[in-house]
Amino acid sequence: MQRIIFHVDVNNAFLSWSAIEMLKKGSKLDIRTIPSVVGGDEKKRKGVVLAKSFPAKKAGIVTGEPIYMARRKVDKLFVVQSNKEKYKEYSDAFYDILCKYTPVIERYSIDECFMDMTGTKMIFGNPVDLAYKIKDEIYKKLGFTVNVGVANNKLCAKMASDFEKPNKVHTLFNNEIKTKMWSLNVDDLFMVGKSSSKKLHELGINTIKDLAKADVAMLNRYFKSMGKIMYEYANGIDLSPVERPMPKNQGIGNSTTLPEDVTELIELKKVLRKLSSMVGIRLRLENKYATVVSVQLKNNNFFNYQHQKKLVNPISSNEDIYENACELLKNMWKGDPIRLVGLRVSDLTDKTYEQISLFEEAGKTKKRDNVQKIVDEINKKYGSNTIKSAASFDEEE
DNA sequence: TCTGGGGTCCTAGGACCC
DNA sequence: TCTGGGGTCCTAGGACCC
Repeated sequence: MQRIIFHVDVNNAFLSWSAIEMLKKGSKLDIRTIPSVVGGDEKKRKGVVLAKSFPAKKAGIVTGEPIYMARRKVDKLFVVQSNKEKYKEYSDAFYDILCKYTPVIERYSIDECFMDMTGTKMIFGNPVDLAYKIKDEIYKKLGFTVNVGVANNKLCAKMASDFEKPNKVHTLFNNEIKTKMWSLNVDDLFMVGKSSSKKLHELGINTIKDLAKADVAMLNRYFKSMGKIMYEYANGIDLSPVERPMPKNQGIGNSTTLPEDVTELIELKKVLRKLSSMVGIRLRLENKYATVVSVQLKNNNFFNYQHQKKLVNPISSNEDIYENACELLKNMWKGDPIRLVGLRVSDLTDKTYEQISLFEEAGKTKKRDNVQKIVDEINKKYGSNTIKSAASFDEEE
């Protein structure tokens, strides 16, 4: 039996959600109707476009570009600061509505879900009618528009929801692939990014149809495993299941662009201290332990580099994360002015096991885990930051 | 007031083992 | 004494997504 898959995508999510917040607070202006963007704080060097309104898009503004460049494209660009907590609330409300219609749902990102609606015709009737109903229900209850793609697999559903926006339902069933998808530019195909796009065009592959008709062996030579995937996608082939729950965290990381370039080791370590605590809290919230720690640096030339290390004993305390991060930093940092510092833990496991230890390290880790547990509990009870490590105090000035 | 932050997966090459 | 080959694990870097 053919599967029926929906892909539901919030139109200009961050911008729509900010617009609704403003309206709720009494604003007369709906920023969705004027050239506007959601962006980071320019003073903190985080000024990039995170989301844009349709009028802003029409003016040529693209996601990811610096706000100062976006301003050049529009006379009076309205800029709102992003509000992650609020966005999470809208995302949850959106997800809750979708959950009423199927248990087989995958939260693909903060503003997108896949739903497996196979076999629900008896309950909800025609899938396309249902897609309209869901779209309208979200608008009515939450005030923002979505696009819904209806297809026989996830890839086609996702491609379909990306067709014309906003507030639309599109189908891309298997028998519509040639007519609706093949004429598109290869760049529009999911998983064809900048680098593949360049190579494909050099090979004379310009449309999705060209790719679908290309020689697989040749694609494999040029693109390795990506070759096969792109070829299948171009032909509308995708057998991957809608997964619930969302595949669990493979890793947890935080990074931050610094207000100014940093050239002192002690300053970089302060940043790592903060990041260790942020990552550690998230890690312990999931009851996980990590066996890989990696540190990322971006220098003033926007050159990115990253080092990682595998640990014998899984860790979860802030102190253990910090210590390993510092070691990585020491080995990798060349003394160049640093713009961004990132810290991430991965290869997560459920519980700690200890290498029957010839080393005292394992014991130290265990002790730190126990101390951390107590600190977490106190902070939970009396507010975060009630207890901090002595070291983090020193570094705060 | 000049370019964010959160992820996943793949691959090449080195180390090491037999 | 003159150079194997299979396999695994680890790291760094790249590509892609939102």
